[in-house]
Amino acid sequence: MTTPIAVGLSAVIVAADANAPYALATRHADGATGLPHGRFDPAGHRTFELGLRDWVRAQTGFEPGYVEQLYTFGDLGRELPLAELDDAPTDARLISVGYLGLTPERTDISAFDAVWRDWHRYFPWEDHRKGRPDIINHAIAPALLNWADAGGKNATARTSRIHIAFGLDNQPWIEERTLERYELLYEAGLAPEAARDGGRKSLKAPAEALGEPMISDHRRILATAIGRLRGKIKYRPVVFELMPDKFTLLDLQKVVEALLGQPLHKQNFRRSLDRSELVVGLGSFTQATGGRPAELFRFRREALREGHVSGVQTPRG
Amino acid sequence: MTTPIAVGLSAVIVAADANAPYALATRHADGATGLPHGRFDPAGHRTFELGLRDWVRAQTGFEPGYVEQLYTFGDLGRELPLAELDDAPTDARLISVGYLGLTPERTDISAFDAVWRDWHRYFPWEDHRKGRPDIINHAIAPALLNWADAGGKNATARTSRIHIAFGLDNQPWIEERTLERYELLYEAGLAPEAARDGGRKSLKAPAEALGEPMISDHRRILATAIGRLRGKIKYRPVVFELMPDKFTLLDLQKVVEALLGQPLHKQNFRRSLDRSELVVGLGSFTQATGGRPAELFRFRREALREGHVSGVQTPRG
DNA sequence: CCACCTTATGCTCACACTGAGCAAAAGGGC
DNA sequence: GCCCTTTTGCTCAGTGTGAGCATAAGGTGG
Repeated sequence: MTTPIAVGLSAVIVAADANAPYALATRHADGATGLPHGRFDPAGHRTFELGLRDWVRAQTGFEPGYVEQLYTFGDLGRELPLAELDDAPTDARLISVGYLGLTPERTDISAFDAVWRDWHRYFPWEDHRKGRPDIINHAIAPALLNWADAGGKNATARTSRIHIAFGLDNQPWIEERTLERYELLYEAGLAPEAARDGGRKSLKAPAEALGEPMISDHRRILATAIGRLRGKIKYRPVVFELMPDKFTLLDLQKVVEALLGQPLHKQNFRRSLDRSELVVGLGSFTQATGGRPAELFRFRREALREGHVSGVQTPRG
Repeated sequence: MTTPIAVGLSAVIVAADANAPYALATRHADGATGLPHGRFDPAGHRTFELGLRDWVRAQTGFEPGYVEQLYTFGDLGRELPLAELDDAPTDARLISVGYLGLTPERTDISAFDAVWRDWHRYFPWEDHRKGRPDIINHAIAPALLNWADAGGKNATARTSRIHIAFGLDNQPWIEERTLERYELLYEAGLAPEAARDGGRKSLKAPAEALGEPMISDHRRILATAIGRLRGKIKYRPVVFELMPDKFTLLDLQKVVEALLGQPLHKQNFRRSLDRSELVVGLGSFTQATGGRPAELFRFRREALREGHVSGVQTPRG
């Protein structure tokens, strides 16, 4: 008999407000967190997406709107603990299909064993809104470069990968490279998951600099989701899936900044929005801002039908 | 006993020259063509990519260089005929993971039952190098709009999807939307595959306008590959994976044009390449061009290490 | 009521890049 | 030497970008 295959569906459900970007996480017995996920049912689910929606609904009680497939992970050895969580035969080969879902509000999930988590808790090095985090230069870079030096004839290649991924040595910080950065940490044995999955020794580095791990390969899927979202936001109007019906331009900017982990120039942000014709002013104002009242805007959903498909402008690229 | 799952790995192997973009296709008994593909072996393959490379090597005799995952298709009902080609149990649920591979030359595959095919044979409406193909306005658009009108309350939505996908009604033609266009044809029952997969009637439209079908869902995977490649070429230097060691700037431009299905402005193309620092002149010249001899260039592979990751410039966006 | 804080919004300006085209250079063929 | 072809250099107007200055319009504490 051949090895059976099991397909796991995992969802990164994202919400965001002016303070932070959030991912929906489920709690597990040992205190670890993971993503909402479940097994794809080959007999009952007509498509992956329908299966995923079923699982998310069951585990968190709401229907995700925007959903897109991220990536399918199939490598051996990074998914082991997940198999134990299910009732399926543990000899099955587990394949993991990751999805990204966006929702405009952090729905009430108190009835479920789930929690909305600022995703920087898992990736503390990704938040550059208040400047480059110190942990990169003080903890992460030294540990990684240490690993690179120990790479023998791979040392040069490793070093240049690290420079490019983390923006060392005059390289720019490119926010989409989230997965590249996480994978480097995993490969270098700095991510706790690497030690857990066996093989590599866990190197020394301050734990708080390396972020909280997740079960199975979920942190990898989360990293993929963040990178994809950061890229997509620039050329498709997907931010609006994360916004309430009415919002001020500063609200919108803060959400974009939270997602990108990068501050933006206010006036230029507005100007590019103006030109994009993606939003319209409603004529009403809110003074909840603490300063001059701000006009409320809404997303012109018709714009999607008109082929206006730009995203938000961000410096350089 | 639950329904078993089988994972099919399919590869779109792309090559290109000044005349056309090519995809590697395999021939089947009834004259139909498909993509190189095989079953993922959960016991023998450590990763999808390694499995895929095995299959491609076995079916075409060469080792693809650049490889990237495209998408995982899991919907019921579009993959049936493939199951019959294999010896696996036909009650299995088939999942299809598509990959894109790039190669600088059309290797000799005469020993295999395979052929390099201009991909426009499958998608004749995608080649706009000599202007917008007549078949769009004469055959495709009328048939699609006909289907839209029959859509009852979906008619408006269908019409606008068609306009946006095929650049009707003053909408721009966006070359990346390859999959969107193919899926519209499939949904409308115009693609022969739709009738084959059952359910939908095959509508009337001149067969030569609709392109040649492929087995299983392979034309869908090919469409995905083309769209992805067309997008990626613009922000990553992937064209060079399709070029020989030495080439003239016109060679490069012709290859880009073949991939995009769109003509480019020569001087501006050169200027942007200049600025990108992705290529260096070799100081030697070729007079195989029929005019003034052209300098030969090579790709500066070091540029990848330096973080120069731009692609080729194309008009607008 | 005023000085002062906060945020919103309008506007300017230098600079870079883009789209488009003109023109000269440098081969081959007759 | 003339004509054809393709390469290569250059110009120029228009547009978008990055950055900053200035003003508007609320609230608050004296």
